[in-house]
Amino acid sequence: MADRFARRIPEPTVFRLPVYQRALLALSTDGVPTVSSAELAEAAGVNAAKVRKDLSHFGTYGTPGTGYDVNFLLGQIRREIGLDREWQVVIVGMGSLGHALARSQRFSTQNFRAVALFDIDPAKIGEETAGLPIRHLSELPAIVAGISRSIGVIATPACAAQDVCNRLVASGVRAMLNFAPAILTVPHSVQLRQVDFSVELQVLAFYIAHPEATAGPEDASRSGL
Amino acid sequence: MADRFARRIPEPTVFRLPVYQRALLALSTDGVPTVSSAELAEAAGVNAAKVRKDLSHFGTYGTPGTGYDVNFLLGQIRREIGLDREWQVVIVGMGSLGHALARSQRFSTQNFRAVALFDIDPAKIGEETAGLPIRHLSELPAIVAGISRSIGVIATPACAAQDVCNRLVASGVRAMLNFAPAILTVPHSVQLRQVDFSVELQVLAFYIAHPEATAGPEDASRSGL
DNA sequence: CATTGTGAACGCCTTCACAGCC
DNA sequence: GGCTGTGAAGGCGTTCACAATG
Repeated sequence: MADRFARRIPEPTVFRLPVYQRALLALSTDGVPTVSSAELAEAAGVNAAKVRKDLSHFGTYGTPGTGYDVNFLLGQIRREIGLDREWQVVIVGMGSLGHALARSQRFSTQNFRAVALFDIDPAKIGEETAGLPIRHLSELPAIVAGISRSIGVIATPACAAQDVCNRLVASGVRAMLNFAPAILTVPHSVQLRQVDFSVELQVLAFYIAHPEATAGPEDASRSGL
Repeated sequence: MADRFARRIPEPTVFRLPVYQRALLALSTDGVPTVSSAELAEAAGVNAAKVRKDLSHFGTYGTPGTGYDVNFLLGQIRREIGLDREWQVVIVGMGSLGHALARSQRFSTQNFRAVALFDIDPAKIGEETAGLPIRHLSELPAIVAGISRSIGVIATPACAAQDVCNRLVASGVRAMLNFAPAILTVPHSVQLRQVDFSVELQVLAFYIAHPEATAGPEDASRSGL
């Protein structure tokens, strides 16, 4: 169904969109004109039925017998994700992770741009990273006030995360990515995602410790054996 | 059922184990003797039924009318995850992200220890970070050979990720965490997890761009994958 | 009487399989 | 013939609700 409205997109589908987008970007760069669902599936590490079902949530983009026009589909997906507009990222907590994120080059190609960096350590204020000055956290409201599509990134220690989160919410930030190992509480109207290095390591440890539990249907991760 | 064997743990349950573990660690530190499933659920950002069902996969650890003994449950979960033994982490790709990961302090408390750092840039070889020298990637097999429970971390650019991945696999590493924005292929016997900053930002962007699609049942206020 | 452990119902995503179209 | 879009079937995790228990 290609109904522009009334759709509810399954969360797993939303997670795969960026992966399709990246795969299509590579195909487009290589000048490939069309892809079949099977080819795109392989590039994204999923199966073909999933690709077709996922895309069908947004529209009828393919041509039976041919596949999908790479550039057209790429444009559609980028528009769906919202990558046709620029997103402004503010990073709070300029430890080594904050610095690494600020320097990350993945912003530009995807229309994400780091626009402000914050910390509370007086020794860091004024320092410049990636062409941006590090400001004191107290300046956050004033800076964020002038931003339309902002995303907050929390790269502080766990103990400061909820406070920083609250300040971001109070300043009007509606989406946040939290790297601190803490469970945060936000209003329903705010999007929050968690990225946790330690949790990932523990999941890996679990599966090594329990080879028999090794999770089920592998779309990707194949090859030898 | 508390059957020690023959269990297949749902993947979502595995992902929540580290979160329970962290919450219990905090409770234990605070000297709290027991928790109910409802309390633990709140701390972990999930609901009580999920906590009980999750724990029931591993054993009968609770006491009706009382709840769970914090220290006992903590010990059981840490043992299940495999945190009762030390895991040795090797990091490949010492850009700013690699450095940040190497300096991360979350290792120690969770029995993960960075033991070797690699890169291919001659200018970086020999440099020291977090008390460890940066070695050339060619030394990887020799170093890893002497390690029992190793986890590989890939923090290279996307174009190098699959090559590094192959080298890690060839060296006997059975679990890897990939930060590069690339879909990797590994043998079934190898655990692979993906952490992707860009994908997370895009998911956030999607949900802001589609408030009506804002995903479903929030336990507390979500954390993510 | 508060709280656990769990079978059963439910809902949702995945996978199948095929009609329809190029 | 090749491939998409999709209803239907299947699989699996979540939630419910309650008997069992200290």
